[in-house]
Amino acid sequence: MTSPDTNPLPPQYDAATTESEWYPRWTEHGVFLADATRASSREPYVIVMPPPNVTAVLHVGHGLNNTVQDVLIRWRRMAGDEALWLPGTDHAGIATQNVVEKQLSAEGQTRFDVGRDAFVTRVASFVEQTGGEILNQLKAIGSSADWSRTAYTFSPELSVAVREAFVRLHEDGLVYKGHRVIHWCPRCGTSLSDEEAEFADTTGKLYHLRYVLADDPTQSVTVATTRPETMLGDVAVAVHPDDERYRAFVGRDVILPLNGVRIPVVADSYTDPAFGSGAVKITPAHDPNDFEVGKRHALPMPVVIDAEGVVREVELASGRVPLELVGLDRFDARTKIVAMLDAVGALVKVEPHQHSVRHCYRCDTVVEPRLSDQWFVRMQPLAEKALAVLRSGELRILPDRWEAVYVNWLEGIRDWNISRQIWWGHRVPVWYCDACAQTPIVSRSDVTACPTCGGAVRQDEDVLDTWFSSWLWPFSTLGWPNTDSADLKAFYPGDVLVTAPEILFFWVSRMVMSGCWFLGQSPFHTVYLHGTVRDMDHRKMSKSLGNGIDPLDVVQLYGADALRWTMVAGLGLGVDVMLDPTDLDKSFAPGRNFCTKLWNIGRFLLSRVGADAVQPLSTLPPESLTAADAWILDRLDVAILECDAALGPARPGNGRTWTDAERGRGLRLSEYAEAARRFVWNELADWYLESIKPRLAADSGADRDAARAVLAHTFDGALRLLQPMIPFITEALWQHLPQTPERRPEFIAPYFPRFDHTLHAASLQGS
RNA sequence: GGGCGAAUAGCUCAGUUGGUUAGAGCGCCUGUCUUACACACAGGAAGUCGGGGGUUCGAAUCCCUCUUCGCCCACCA
Repeated sequence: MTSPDTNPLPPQYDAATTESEWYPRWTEHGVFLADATRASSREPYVIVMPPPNVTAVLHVGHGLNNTVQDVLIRWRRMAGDEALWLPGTDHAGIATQNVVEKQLSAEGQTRFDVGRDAFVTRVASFVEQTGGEILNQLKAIGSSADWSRTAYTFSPELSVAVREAFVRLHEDGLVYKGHRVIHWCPRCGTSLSDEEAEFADTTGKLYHLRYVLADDPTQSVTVATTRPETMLGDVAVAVHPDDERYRAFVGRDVILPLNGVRIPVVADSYTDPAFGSGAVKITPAHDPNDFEVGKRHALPMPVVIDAEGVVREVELASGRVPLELVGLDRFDARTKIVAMLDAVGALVKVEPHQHSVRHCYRCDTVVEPRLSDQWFVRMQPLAEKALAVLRSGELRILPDRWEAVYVNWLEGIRDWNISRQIWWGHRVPVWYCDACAQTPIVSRSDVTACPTCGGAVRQDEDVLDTWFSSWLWPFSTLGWPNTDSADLKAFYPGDVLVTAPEILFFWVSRMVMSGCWFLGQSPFHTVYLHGTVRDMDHRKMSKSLGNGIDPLDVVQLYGADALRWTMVAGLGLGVDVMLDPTDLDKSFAPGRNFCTKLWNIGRFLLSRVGADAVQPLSTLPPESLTAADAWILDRLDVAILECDAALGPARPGNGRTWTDAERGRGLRLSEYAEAARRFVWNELADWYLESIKPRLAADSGADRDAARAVLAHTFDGALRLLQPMIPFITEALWQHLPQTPERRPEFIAPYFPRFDHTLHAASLQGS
């Protein structure tokens, strides 16, 4: 118990001082800590923070995402739940490796010059120095995460979970090594999953090439391609089996221009007779569809473009690449090949062509389809479980239109390529024995000798997709695979996942799948997908466009609460937030103005109420309340109900699955803000405060005491209502509220009991 | 090629199951520095609810269609 702060409030709200004063006090007193032992007597409410990349710097998107989470967590903490907000960072395999590779490049080196072990050491020390800085920045906007639990996807603990997941999926028959055409980034030097190879609409060219028949040079077939350089690796021309035009060609050979290789014409229903000439060149090593055709017809699969995207005879390609093309970058080779084809009369025509080209999501390089060996997870069994929990109502997604997107993706799920040919990440836990050529050893612990022959073993060179660790986040952070972990028992499954739609497939769907597979329950009952922060031209804010807003600038100018309020007030469900990076004054006026107004309300109200103790409402003689008093107390009740309704229900009413009636409700943050604003500004300040000025002006008396009691009670309620959105200013004001006999906890949060509407109803009835 | 979303005041958006004069913030106009607040107060202007058709006693709200934006997915040779 503490005494109220009786110092007069300064005329201006000093955000910087308030924030630097209160945040450390909250953390010193463990206000943000969650305790598994308390979760038996209180409802747990759990949010796991989407772990930012270790190399990330706070941008306004993080600000929005984490403000939403903080509002929800503080709301539930205020309501008496055992609220856990679990923070951490992601080692971000490719992204982080790229950053360090750039540093090396500035020193004139590549990672290969440095060597694997030294490179990994260097990345690790880089991460140690700069990684996680973003978590400190999150504190500056008031994030009330349980920092004592800060996790990291590449920590020893989480690495255990990663291995466990890999080995268990292998035991379940879901992890396998596949030889097929995958997406390859020649710049990053690694394979990518389907999700990591992003489509970009492009105006390219469609090149029509003429291949002459080997047994009759007067006849030819024309094939169309957007990537003429791959013709060096062609092994067939495919036509549709029912296509009359080519019936006579099937089974005969054509001759590839430039390298003179003879390839057959095959019939395959993959070919669409209506596209182009109805004949398609088949390059099995450099196109996923052609790969399937090649398998069906048992065709060779020569590789003519190497891992760096350079044209040369890589594998089974002897005699296929003319000398003058060897060593050319794939795009230079394209230009030269087109010219060479034209020179020999093999180029029929070139047309502009609209299509989508896949790009690396980390460096935007055009992805090269490439034949290689990779580890895959067979996803369909996992997807079925993830679909089931959505259909049963164990899981919901808001806004609900995303549920269709989720379902569509899971129903058409494809196997997940989880191996990456980079160095920064969890090494694939598979060992090989060259001596006895045993089947690969998949192991939870490091293998040092072959269990069969005792000979030397070598570990798989690849590392795992960074998402293979983040998809375990909701339980790897709670102690899994130790199922006896008190945290796991108390806090799994969690409640809400807050993120942007961009990573619905990358992360959200996969977390649901892993949670269902490994623990039998969806890791959360609600996915809340918020909008994107955009500028006035509706462009996504980004560093490269230079249209970003640094949340820390906003904190410095107007305070964390003004930043938070502006974002929450503007956050309709699933709606993008528009802010003008060139006019911060205007963009953040709603938050700044509201904080100033609240401060002035508090200053005036507290000066009139004075420092003397006030009577609790319940002990006031009912007849001492005026109609205005009853009205504002009723309005407070309504405001609390409205705010609660805007945010809740916090969890399914039956504790397990959403009913149809509940399913779309809650998480309307802008409605929460608006209801609270209307009450505080329009009802409490504009109306009630004005109306009772004469009563407060009296020196003493029962009427003044009643007004003081109502005012203190109402403002107390208002501050508690607002605290989740604007924690600093509400705490600073709350500390000045005069004493009542029954309450004086250290902080406005979290020791208050649940909002109790019946209290107000009772006091009104008594009046 | 498939799917989804949006179109309401100058701007950004609310309008939950169709029901009295369509709301908020910012901006704008007119006053007011009234000892809590000019980041404020009092008052005000402002919308053929994208176009067309339909259902209905009644539609921003339901149905059809068109237009314009935006997003997602796809083995777009």
